[in-house]
Amino acid sequence: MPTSPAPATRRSSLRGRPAATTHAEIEQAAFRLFVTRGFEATTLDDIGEAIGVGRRTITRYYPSKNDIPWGQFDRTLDGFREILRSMPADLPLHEAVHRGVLAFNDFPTDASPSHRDRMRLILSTPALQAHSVLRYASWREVIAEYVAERTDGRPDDLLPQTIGQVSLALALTSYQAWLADEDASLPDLLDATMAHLRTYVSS
Amino acid sequence: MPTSPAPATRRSSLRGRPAATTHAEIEQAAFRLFVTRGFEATTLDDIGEAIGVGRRTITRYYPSKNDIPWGQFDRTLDGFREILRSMPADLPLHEAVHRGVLAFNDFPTDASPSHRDRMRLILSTPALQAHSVLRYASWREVIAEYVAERTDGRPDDLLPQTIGQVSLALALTSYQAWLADEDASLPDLLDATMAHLRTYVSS
DNA sequence: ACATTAATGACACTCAAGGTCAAAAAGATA
DNA sequence: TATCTTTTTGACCTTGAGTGTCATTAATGT
Repeated sequence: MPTSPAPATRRSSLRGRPAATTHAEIEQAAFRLFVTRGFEATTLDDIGEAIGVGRRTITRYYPSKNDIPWGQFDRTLDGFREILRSMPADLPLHEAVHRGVLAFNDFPTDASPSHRDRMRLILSTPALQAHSVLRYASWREVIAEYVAERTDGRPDDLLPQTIGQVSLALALTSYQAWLADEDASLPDLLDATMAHLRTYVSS
Repeated sequence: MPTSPAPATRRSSLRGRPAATTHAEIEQAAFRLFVTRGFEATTLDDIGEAIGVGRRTITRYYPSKNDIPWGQFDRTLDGFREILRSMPADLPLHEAVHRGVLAFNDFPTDASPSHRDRMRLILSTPALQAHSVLRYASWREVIAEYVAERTDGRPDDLLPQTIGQVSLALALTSYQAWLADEDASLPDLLDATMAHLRTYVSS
């Protein structure tokens, strides 16, 4: 479930007053405060003050406080689509999806904030856990679209929807375990949850 | 994912000022407003006015506006635990869990508001979709506990967590399809998603 | 210089959530 | 009957998120 670091915000035109901040600046300042004071205890005013910008400016860059920790998640979904599209068509469906999820979660380790820190914050803060379902829906939809294409169906058919939901279930379980164990490998955990599932349904 | 209608609130003592309302009264008045005006457009003041009670009283009965549509969900989880415990031990694990989920979702149809209306509201309102993850976590935990017991493990081991998440995934997919099709049978859909999963992982 | 453009900052408003405390309304007791 | 005790309510207040409005600022273009 990687998220891109927010890119330097490009001006829509060269005219006009220059932007006072960027998505990335807000995200990083906010993240520092979230980690030190806690998410709930950090107000939008705090974040604004940290980067010398008004609260109203923050809310123009991000639709809600809950959206800040996810950064520019939506952009990475296009990459996910690409990955799935490039899977060999002769691969069994579950194998293709599984490899797609693995590839999607194989990302550079130099992000800021680190992927692990980001996911720890998201998965351990109730308000963010809740808000994240809305992001997960788009992620599931990418899988559902791929499954629909491979099975000559529509994305909202029962099979694609099931696979989307189940794939998310496996990913979330793996992430949870990854965060709980400092030495764990995320790819190994994704393999493990999939293996557990296979023995479970065919025992 | 049935929820109990809120029971008539029992006074903790016979002394003291009598309660001006009940959980059930709030829930039903709120539900009417949610369905007619929409969830977001209904304020706590509106609900209070509808039953002749202050806004502050509403927030004493329910911890948040988001919690009202779920009613007394937590109570039904004890029933779920019971159901799973009573499953024959010689049944294959996935069979036992599946039958447990089926039994949990086989409930009387005379609830108010109806189970279908309630789930439609919850699953089609973004704020409620998000808030519901916190409820789902307890539901998953019931399954994880059962799986842990049957496999001589702990509830937070990888297998029980995986099965909990996957079972929720199947249930949610089934509910989504149930709401989309007026004539659909929820038990049939639960069977169908499970069947899809089995063919998926062993193809 | 002056017009144009685009973002910011100040201000106002609504609503959810939650803290505090006096008042209300019942039973219990003398 | 009058008073005490208990419990809930309702009024009031504060904080913070989210959103609309509009003048101001700071750049480019003419």
